[in-house]
Amino acid sequence: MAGVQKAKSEETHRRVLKAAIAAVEAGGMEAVNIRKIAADAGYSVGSVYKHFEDQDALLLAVNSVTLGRIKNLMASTVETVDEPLERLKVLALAYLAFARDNRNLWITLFSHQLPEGKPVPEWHMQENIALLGFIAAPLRELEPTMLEEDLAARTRTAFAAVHGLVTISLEARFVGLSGEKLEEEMNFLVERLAG
Amino acid sequence: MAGVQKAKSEETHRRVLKAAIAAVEAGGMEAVNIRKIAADAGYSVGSVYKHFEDQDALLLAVNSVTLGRIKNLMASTVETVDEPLERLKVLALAYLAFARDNRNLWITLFSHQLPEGKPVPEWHMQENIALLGFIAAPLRELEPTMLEEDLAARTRTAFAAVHGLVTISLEARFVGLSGEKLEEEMNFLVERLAG
DNA sequence: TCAAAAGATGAACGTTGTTCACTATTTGAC
DNA sequence: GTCAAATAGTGAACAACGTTCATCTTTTGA
Repeated sequence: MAGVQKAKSEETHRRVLKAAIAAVEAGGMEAVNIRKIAADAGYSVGSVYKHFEDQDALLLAVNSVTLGRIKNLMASTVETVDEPLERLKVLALAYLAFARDNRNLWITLFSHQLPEGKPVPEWHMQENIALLGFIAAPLRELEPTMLEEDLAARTRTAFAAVHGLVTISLEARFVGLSGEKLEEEMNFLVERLAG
Repeated sequence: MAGVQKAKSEETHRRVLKAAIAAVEAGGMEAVNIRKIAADAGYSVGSVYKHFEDQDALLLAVNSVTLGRIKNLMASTVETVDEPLERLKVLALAYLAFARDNRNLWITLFSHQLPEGKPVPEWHMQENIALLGFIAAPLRELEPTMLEEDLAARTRTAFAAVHGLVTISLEARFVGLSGEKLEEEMNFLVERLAG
């Protein structure tokens, strides 16, 4: 496959994915309607299926882009701070800010469930796990003697705790903490866990 | 409405809800198929709609039962321990145990999203918020002088952090901590937050 | 006794995700 | 340049779903 076909294929893929991301941003996971996506991208339904196996695969691609954005945000955040504990704090606040500014993308990332029997693809698990590196590094600086195994567990715990605070604050079922108070609690959480 | 009609109405409601709970337990949120639920309960589709406004209302009812079970579990857990910090630990472990033992119910409870424009009903928010009382009490014992407002925030933070650890450990996208190590991390988390 | 009210039914409708037979375009060997 | 194979793109058709509603059956209470 060369030249024109490759370009066409890539553009279709790109435009379909772009339409799907826009749909999620506008109306959440439920807004990913294949007919609408196809129309928005300027193709027929059949073409969507030439590039994505099914709706789940399309949502997985959306989530992969979302994870990439989070990764970029974290990467540019860590550069700004030297001190490890402070770095963990700004990382947590950046994660929170992303969730608030990209509510639907964030919710879709974590609440889209693959049907039973379809395991999460290895490459997507790696994308998730990659985020943990940002947290593991400052934790290691703070605890140079900790066993690698314990550090891995502690890293997941720290991420999970921050993730939980973000989750609950976005949930409509709880009256969440808002604004400044939430950021105070985030700092408290990080300080207690890593300080 | 009296006698036979009331009994019939209540039994239908009960059997439909029971079938829905069984469906969620067996196959998660996606398994709540109205035709299947109706057949399992021994009624027609129309009867389901006489007792639940729509699928979301039915899932809300399932989640309400799930929350009740969690509340009962927590209520019987707090009775077993006097010391406040220890009580927080067993509460966290009980919450974790419930999620592990009732994976599909737990995931449905937290990942079922109402469509835009349909707010979570007040009574369901209260059911959620009621759980926080179990956490607020021991926290208050540990910090008798804390302002009520700060205690409320701290309570949400503690719940959120534990909730996050449970969430991540159940997620297929992360390689979660398993078994004993997870419980160690849970104890660490509670101790750091409340100790 | 009987008309009104409430319970129960299931065919029918609109909207989905998905498939596939089909046409149009591109490719590379000759 | 020719042309058959490969690839891109189409949209009607299907099955499964949530939901509605005209209809029938049972219960109620005056």
